[in-house]
Amino acid sequence: MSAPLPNAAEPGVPPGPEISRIARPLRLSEEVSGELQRRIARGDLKPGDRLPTEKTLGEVFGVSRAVIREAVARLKADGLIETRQGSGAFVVEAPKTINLHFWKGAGSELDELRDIFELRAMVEGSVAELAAQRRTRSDLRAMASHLKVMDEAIGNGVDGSEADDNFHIAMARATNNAYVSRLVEFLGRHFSDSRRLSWQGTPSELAGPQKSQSEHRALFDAISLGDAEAARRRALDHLRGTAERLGIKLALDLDRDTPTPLKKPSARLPRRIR
Amino acid sequence: MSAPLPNAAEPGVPPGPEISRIARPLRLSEEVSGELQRRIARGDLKPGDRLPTEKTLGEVFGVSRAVIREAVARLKADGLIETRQGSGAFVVEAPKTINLHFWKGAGSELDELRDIFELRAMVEGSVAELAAQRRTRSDLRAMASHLKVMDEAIGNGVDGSEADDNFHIAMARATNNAYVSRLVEFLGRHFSDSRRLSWQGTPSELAGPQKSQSEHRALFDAISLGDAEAARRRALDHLRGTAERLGIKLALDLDRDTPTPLKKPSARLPRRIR
DNA sequence: AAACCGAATTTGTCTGACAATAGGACAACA
DNA sequence: TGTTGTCCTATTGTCAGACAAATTCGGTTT
Repeated sequence: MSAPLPNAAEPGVPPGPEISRIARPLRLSEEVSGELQRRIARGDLKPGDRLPTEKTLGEVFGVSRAVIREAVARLKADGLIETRQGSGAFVVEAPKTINLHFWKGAGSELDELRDIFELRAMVEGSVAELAAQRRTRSDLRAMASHLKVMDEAIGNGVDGSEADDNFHIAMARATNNAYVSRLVEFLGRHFSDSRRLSWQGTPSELAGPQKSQSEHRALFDAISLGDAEAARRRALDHLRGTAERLGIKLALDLDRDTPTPLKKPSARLPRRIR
Repeated sequence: MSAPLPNAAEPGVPPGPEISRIARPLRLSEEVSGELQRRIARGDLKPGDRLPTEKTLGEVFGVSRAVIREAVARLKADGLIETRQGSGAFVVEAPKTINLHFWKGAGSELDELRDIFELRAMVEGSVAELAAQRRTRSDLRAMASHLKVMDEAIGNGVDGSEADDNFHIAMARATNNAYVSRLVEFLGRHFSDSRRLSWQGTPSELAGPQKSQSEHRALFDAISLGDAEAARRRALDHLRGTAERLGIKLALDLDRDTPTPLKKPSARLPRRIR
C-alpha cells in the first residue's frame, strides 16, 4: 500500500489517522444535501411538502445560505425537489428525472456489472431492431467507421475496445430515441474495462475479438439492409457471444428468437422461490 | 386541450399573457449550465480538460460568481464535471452516473412520451421473464395487493392508475436488479397521466381498465408459477393492449414471440432511409 | 363577492471578503 | 545534483449582507 497520498501536501499531518485510502472530509454542501436526501427518502419530507426556508436551514445546519443553496441545487439537479421564487422549495411529487449511479450502491462491483449487463441484454435486441428501421446514412457511416477501426485494431494487435463501445453507441443513436441512446451510452461505459481485457493479448490470441467482430459485421449488414428481424437476431447472437467471452451467465433466454418455436417446457415447479 | 393547469391554484392569474405552455424564462444558472453542457457534448470541452475559472466564466457570461457556482453544482450533480478546491473544475473522463431528464429536451411532450414508451416496451418483456425466475413470496404478495386494489377500483369506478403503476414497479422489483427497478420506476411515472385518463369514466365505460386488468392477472399468474416464457408473452400482450388503448403506434414488433414462427417477411426494400 | 393594492415572505442574483487547498517557484541544505 | 522546506499565487469553498423578482396573504375598495 501507501501510494503517494493525493492529500499529503502539508508536512504536518500529525499522528496520521491510518489514512483510509481517500477519506477527504465531505464538503459542507454535500453533507447538507445528503442529509436532506435522507430525510426525503425516509419520508420525513413527503412529496408536495415545502422545505424550510433557506435562511432557516442555514441556521439549523449552522452554515451560510450559500451552502444551503448549493445543496438545494444538487437536489434540484437530481430531480428530487423544485424551487419557486417567492414561494419556496418543494419535494417533487413524481421525479421527472432518473439518476443511475454506478457503484454507489451496496453490492459488490461484480454484481453491479452483472446487473448492468442484464439491463443491456434486455434492450440490445430491440435497439438493433429499431436501428434497422430508422438508421440514416450518416448512422451507417458512423457504424462502418467504428467497424473499420476495430478491423485495424485486430490486424495490429492493439486495443479496439473503444471502437467496440462506439459501435454500439452509434447503433443506439440510430434508433433516434434519445433515452435509449443515453442509456446505452451509460451501459456501454461500464464495460470498457471488461472489453479492454478481452482485447488484450497477442494477435494470435485475439480469437475473442475476431469472433466478436464477425458478429458485429453480421449485425451491421442486417441494419444496413433494414431487416429489423434479422438485426434483432444478430444482436442477440452477439450478446450471447459476449456473455460467453466474459464468463457471465445470463438468466435471460436469448435463444427465444431463433427458430425453435413452441418450446413450452411444460409446467415448471412453482416451488423455485428463493 | 386546456385541461386545468396543474399550476392554477391561485385565482389571480392576471391577463394571462397567452401562456405558451411553459415558457418561463430560464434561470440564469440554468442557461449557464445548459451552455456548458452543450460545449461538453459538442466536444468543445473534452474529458480531462479544465474549465475556465469561476471568475472568468462569470465575466464571460456576464453573471456573478454565485450563478456560475450554481451552474457548476448542477453539472457536478449530473456527473459531468468534478471540482478540486485550489485546482479547478475538470470535465470528467467517464461519467459514472446517468441522468435521464423528462421533457427537459427539445422535442414535444408527445414525442418524449413515445420515446419513453418505446424504451419501456423494450424492457417490459424481459422484466417479466426475470421476475418469473426470481420473484420471492413478498414480491408476489406486493403484486397481488396492487392487483386487488385495482379490482376494487374497477368495482367502485374510481381511479386505480396508481395501483396500476405500483403493480408494474413491484414486478420490476422482483427482478432483483436495482438498475432495472429504478428504470422501470422512472418510466412508469410518466405514464401516470395517460393511465389516469384511461381510468376515467363511468364503470360501464371502464372497458379499458377491465381488459388491462385481465392482462395483469394473466401476467401475475405466469410470474407466480415461475413460467418465464409465458410471463414474457403475457407482458408483451399487455404492452400491445396498452399501446392500443393509448393510441401509440409502436415500431417494435411485439408479436415476435407469439406462435407465428418463421415469418421472415422476405427481403425488405433497403431504400427506406428517411 | 370580486377586484385591486400593498406589505411581508421567499428565492434569485449581486458584491466583497476570507478560508482552505493545490501547485509552482525558489532558496536552503545534504 | 537532487531533495526538502517555504513562500506566493491561483482557485474553489464558505461566509455575510444587500437588493431584485416573484409569490402569498391580508385588507380595502368597488
